[in-house]
Amino acid sequence: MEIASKYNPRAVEEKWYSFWLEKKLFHSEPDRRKPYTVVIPPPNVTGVLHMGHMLNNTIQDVLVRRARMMGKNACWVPGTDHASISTEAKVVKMLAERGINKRDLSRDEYMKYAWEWKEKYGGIILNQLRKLGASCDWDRTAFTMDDIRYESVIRVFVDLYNKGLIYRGARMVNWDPQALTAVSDEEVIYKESHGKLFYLKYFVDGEDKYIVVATTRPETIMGDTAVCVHPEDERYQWLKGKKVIVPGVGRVVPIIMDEYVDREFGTGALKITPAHDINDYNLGMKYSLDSIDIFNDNGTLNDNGGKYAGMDRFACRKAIMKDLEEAGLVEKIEDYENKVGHSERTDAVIEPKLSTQWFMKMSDIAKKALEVVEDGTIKFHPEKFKNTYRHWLENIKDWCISRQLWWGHQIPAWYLPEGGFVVAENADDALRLAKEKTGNANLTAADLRQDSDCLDTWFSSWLWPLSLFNGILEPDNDEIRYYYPTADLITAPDIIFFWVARMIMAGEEYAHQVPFRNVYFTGIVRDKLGRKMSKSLGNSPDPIELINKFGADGVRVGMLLTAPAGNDLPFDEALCEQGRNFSNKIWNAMRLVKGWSVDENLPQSEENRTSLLWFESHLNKTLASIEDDFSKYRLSNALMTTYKLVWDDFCSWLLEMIKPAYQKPIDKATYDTVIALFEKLMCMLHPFMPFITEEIWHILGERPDTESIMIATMPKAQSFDENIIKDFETAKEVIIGVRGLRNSKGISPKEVLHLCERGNGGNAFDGIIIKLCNIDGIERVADKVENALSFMVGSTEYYVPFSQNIDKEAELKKLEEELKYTEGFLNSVMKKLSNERFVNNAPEKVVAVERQKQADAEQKIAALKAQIEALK
RNA sequence: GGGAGUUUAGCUCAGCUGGUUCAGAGCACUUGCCUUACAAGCAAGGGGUCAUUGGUUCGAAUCCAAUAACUCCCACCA
Repeated sequence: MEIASKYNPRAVEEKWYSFWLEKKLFHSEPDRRKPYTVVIPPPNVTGVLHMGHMLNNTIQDVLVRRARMMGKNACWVPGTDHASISTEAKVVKMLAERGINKRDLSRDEYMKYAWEWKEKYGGIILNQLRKLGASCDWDRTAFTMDDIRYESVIRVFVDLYNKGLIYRGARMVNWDPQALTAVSDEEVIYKESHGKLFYLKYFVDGEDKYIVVATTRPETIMGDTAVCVHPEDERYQWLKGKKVIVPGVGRVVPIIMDEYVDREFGTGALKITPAHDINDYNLGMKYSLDSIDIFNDNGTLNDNGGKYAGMDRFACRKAIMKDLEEAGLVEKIEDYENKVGHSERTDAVIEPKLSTQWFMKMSDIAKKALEVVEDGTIKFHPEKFKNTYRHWLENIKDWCISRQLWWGHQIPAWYLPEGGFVVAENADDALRLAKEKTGNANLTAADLRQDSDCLDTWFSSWLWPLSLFNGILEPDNDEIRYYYPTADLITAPDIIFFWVARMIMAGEEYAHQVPFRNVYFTGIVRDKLGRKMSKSLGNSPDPIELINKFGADGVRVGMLLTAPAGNDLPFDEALCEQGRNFSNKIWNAMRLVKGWSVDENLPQSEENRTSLLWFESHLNKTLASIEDDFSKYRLSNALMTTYKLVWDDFCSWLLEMIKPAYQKPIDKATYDTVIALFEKLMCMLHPFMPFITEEIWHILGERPDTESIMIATMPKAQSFDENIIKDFETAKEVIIGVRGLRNSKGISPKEVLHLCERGNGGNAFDGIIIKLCNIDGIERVADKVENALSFMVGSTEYYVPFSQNIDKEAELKKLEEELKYTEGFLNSVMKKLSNERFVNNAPEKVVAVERQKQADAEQKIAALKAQIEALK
């Protein structure tokens, strides 16, 4: 049967993925084996796969598949996140397109649409992961808003409230005027932006003098209730106790003096708008200033905005400045660079806003979370993220957990008719508590009004490792006991605070144990120009197209080859191409081996036996190094090492060494061993390239469809013979030497040559040298050989007699250059050795090495001189 | 403003506790090959003052200090 010379991934991938599903090979149940648990960082339910997911999930799959082959009970739990804000934004937009306004819908009606949307788009991303080969236990697929997860969130909220860790209060929060909700500090992204600094004149009440105040936000003057200067600022002492008139507004406000003001900035005078700036708010509290809120929730001016009411904040800025300039109240306008907070999800400019929200106290719980990372119970890879983590936890502020959205877990607080509220897991409990609290036994459910807000998305994802195994509702169930704590968490560093830190807190609080042992931080996938891949830039390739083009295995290899932990990954399609080429290489190695005919009666040659012994030793040595790489989470290293083992050592060397002559059979012992080695390599490669390895493993072993490489045993490093590896290294150099001569002299590979080695060495690989160099034999000679091309390996001379004209000049030049270099080298060694301080201070071993270098160099120089003599 | 990190070949990166892993790998590049597994390939090559400057040391890519450039995180400077 003819096998195509090009590997075709598509059919193979589809075939094996459904095979794995059918055989339930991804599924895990607790048993006697050791567990290896990984929980997926749940992607947004309405999201589509991007390159970051590709990298992240490839890494997880590599670790999970490897653990499974190492005999562990691997369980990789998939799921999606309801992503409160971004999903709500998408649903609202979808409704708007259908001419429906969210405000016209009841909560129930709205949620119906939202769930429909979720059902329609929710599966996409998980299906895309299947194309990548992800070996998730799909039976366990969870959603942060499914029943168990929803109830877990509510249970935790009530519990934390009862413990006094959750409270409700009026604070200055980050308001997203587009999503119409508060967001946490972590959800505010500060971006450098060029704006203007406006210098405005505030006239002193009743006088003709004025003070100039610099501001970036002139539209907020409607809310000004004071102007503040530094108490020791000599320029403004005359203002003490006076009042000024807010330009264009006419309101008379006091001058206050506080050391908060930076005298160097602007004019040293600061306008105070307590309702719209956190610092101003603090000063407002300190000096009992009025707080005038001038904005509506959507960022337009409210009735306090006077003639600007209804105008958007940025339009208002322009309008006000125009009016002020016309009124002569603007001194100057400067360009100014500053950082402006944007909403992580909607990118809207964040408006500081005073509002009543739910908060979680963080200081105590943070301490425990810091401890377990500091003492190494949880390890970060790379370790540098410990610093970031520590810094955040040491300066942590309370977490604003309420969101003015519907898509999420509704806050389980019920307000009482006469004020106050109760917190309970359900409406019945709430009613009972309400009756107790008010002493009013006649209350009915209709008297209570549940808080309409929902919780921050991260308030559900922080429970993920616990809630996946139902560890919140049933803290001592079999699954949580078996699978928790999970082994490795693979995630991007940008959610270290949002997610990683908080999961650690939840673990401590609800399981009294860490949620995972290791955190592997991936890098950020960037384009060739170093830009972060993003939808708006349009610089992110479509992962599914990449898979179609290069095969899932090829793309996986491409992602991993250059992705050391914590380092950004400059993505280049060429890497996937390299991965695809590698697939093809493996495919063709299989074609070669399967093309051999086996002769049961043919005895195994000494050359074949030695070749296989060499490769087995080399394989074991390499395995040890790969195991070391994995223990340090150096996946790209492990992959590159395996890649070279397969391509260079197995294909380019071993297969060439044992390859029978054209149309000649191979002996059975060699054939069987090669197949076994090939299979071992496929096992080693399987975690990286699951599809092609399964395909080849089946072809090589002619296995029934009941078996799978997925559950084959991962080869383990065994002892190896260092000598045979060394001998082969020498043989390799001889082979490369001869090939080099052919290459530089233009001698065809088909022309049979003769090789002389000066000395009476003899190497176990002589037969291999003869085969791979196309020479008629190796002759040991005592003396230099005339009329020959020459090269050296170490200090041994080799000659290839060559009848045609030898370019003596060129040969001489080459030899003399080498002689010169070696003499220089010897010189430097001698210099070291003649340095008494070196000989006295350096360890004996190091000195011995130098002496050996000296001896070798001297021998080589002698040999080179002899060769030069021979030529002359 | 505070903190962390990076700087080694054209590109992306290894290089651990200073000395035979010491100047490496992959890709790219050059040359020659359509050799009966593979041109998505084979063979052979070229290529680096280890950012700069000092210091420690018998010895520094490696340790220390300063400088420069870049990256990231955190922080309420209008």
